[in-house]
Amino acid sequence: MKPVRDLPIEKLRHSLLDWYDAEGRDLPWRIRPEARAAGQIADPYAVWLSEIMLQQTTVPHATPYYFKFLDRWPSVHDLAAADEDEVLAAWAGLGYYARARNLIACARAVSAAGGVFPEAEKDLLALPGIGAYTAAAIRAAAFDLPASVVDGNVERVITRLCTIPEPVKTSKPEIRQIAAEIADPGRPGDYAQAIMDLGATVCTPRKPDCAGCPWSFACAARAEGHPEAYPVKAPKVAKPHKHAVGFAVFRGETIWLRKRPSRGLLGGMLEVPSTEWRTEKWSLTRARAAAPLDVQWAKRAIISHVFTHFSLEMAMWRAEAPTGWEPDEGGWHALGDVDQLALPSLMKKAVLGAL
DNA sequence: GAAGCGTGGTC
DNA sequence: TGACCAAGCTT
Repeated sequence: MKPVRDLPIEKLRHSLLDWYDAEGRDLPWRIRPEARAAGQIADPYAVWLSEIMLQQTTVPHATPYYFKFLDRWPSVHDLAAADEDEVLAAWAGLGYYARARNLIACARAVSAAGGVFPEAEKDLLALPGIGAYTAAAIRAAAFDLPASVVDGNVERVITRLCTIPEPVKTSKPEIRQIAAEIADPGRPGDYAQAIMDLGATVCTPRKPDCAGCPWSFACAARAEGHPEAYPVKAPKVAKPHKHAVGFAVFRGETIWLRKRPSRGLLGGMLEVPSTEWRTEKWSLTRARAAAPLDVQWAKRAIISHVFTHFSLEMAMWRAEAPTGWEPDEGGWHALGDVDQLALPSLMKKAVLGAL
């Protein structure tokens, strides 16, 4: 790791906080500086909930889920007592479903310990679903305790400020060191939100607003004239394209769905039965042989879906269940309930596409 | 420590 | 329109 750069720490802190006091966003889970200064205290449960939902997720996507969860489970005890399938159903559509499983596990651990979220970083890190970023964010936003948050926004801001020439994967320790050095121990909560807001609204991936940036005076990438060159991108690997045939079996106004294994892709969520997901296409003959029922299938929509590490094309076939036939696993679900079920987006598209 | 893990919006 | 992107964690 290179030696710490000669940065105008105090000036950076002050200009960022001045900017945040005037320009910072007002988000549902956030306490604005004037409210914090007036003694308003954050609800650690609400802060934690928002941070888990916001992991790799945009504010507009997460916000309705945040309100839905707070309304339905107002306290950590309520969430801890909830049925796991109901929580997964409420999470459906938000993605990264391990977060929901960890959310329940974390709520139960905190509830069992009296319902009080820990303040110490090591205690926060010991909870399921809480890593380095989230532990720091909870310390800062919920408890106003010293912490250095390093998320994608902060990584972008720091790599530009210091023109760090390697991909983030390589330079992460250096980024953390610089971020921690600048972090303001006087107003930790406001500072953490300020630096993330800076990345989200000013130091954006494309077309950053350097003219409106409180750190432009010190920014090396700005001086170079090409702030968008940072962070340096790692070469990306092509994602495979997979094929499957999905089997929608209806009985009147119900459809056969089953639960996926509790770990792994879409873990614990509902699915329509399907062939293996593989890179080779499926012939009609092979797909028919792999079907859960030997009936006359009708072809319906072809569903395209993109996951993090592969894309999938699922041809939907449908059939009416023969009288007396029952699935060996899973069960019948009313079509009118599709929005209340633990259906990931792919499977919701599959069900609707098979109609 | 590299790989696995979703989704929807944007340009 | 396909590539890129968004407040990461776990194994």
